Amino acid sequence: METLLKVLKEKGYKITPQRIAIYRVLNNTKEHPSAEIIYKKLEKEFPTMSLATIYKTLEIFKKSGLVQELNVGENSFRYDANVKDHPHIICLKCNKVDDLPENLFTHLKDEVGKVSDYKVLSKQLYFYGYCPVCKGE
Amino acid sequence: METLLKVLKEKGYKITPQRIAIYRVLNNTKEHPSAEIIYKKLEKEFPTMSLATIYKTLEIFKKSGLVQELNVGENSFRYDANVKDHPHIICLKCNKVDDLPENLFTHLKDEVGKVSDYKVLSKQLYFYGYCPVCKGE
DNA sequence: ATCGTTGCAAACTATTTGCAGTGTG
DNA sequence: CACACTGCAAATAGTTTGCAACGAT
Repeated sequence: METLLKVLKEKGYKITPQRIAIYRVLNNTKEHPSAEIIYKKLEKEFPTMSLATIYKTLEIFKKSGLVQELNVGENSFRYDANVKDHPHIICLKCNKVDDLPENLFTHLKDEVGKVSDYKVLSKQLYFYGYCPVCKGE
Repeated sequence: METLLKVLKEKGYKITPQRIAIYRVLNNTKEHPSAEIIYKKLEKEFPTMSLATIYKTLEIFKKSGLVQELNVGENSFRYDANVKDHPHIICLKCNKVDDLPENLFTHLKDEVGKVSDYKVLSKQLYFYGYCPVCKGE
């Protein structure tokens, strides 16, 4: 949370209650929420806040490296306050998005750099399947 | 292309010139086009075909395992007639989407199955960087 | 006091749906 | 010749934009 304040100040963005609240939601959940879900979580606390504010804030957070944007295959983005390059796993039934440990995959970026002529900067690894709850059903 | 005819017949879908053309576009390109791009490529040949037809057709192709849908991070899907689980690399400047060889990553699905309690069915691996043309600029 | 930020409404984009007419099997 | 498919137009969903009022520094 100190990170948020520091980074916003550094980049010349103002610190507002809405931005703090949005960051808090992202930081206190493992759910990888969409803009809509963040909006719903905050509507009691900020009844007048609009979705546009969420989107504008997430845009700033992205540019500042405070969150990363995930594309799990729905037609909406999800957001993660953990900005480290780590893989995700998505349940095809309940659409839950979980983290996977990073360490198994740290070497991949370099390997890709070796086999392609691209300059590789980042990666997004998504695995799809059934989560422990759904696989039993 | 025989694949297309066979699969459509098997699943009880009708064979129409539009479906053949859409599959042909996907099969003859390495570009991983979006619905919009397929539409543009076919508008001279099929001036009356609508985007809705493209979407409906891609939906059928997806369900039949004839194409896979990619989510490279733009706000639109891209489609690939190569339905094998293979990784992609995306240029952050020109948005080109290239294939990467599959072999480097074949073991990952099993490894994920070992470290998580999910039943892993498929994966999408996206690497981001600059392509050979753009990295020089 | 200034200038970035908010909140509303409207615009926009990708995709989906309803339905009447059409054409494949 | 039935029923799935097409094409159009309208609906929907996620996201973005314009702008006047607001509020942090």
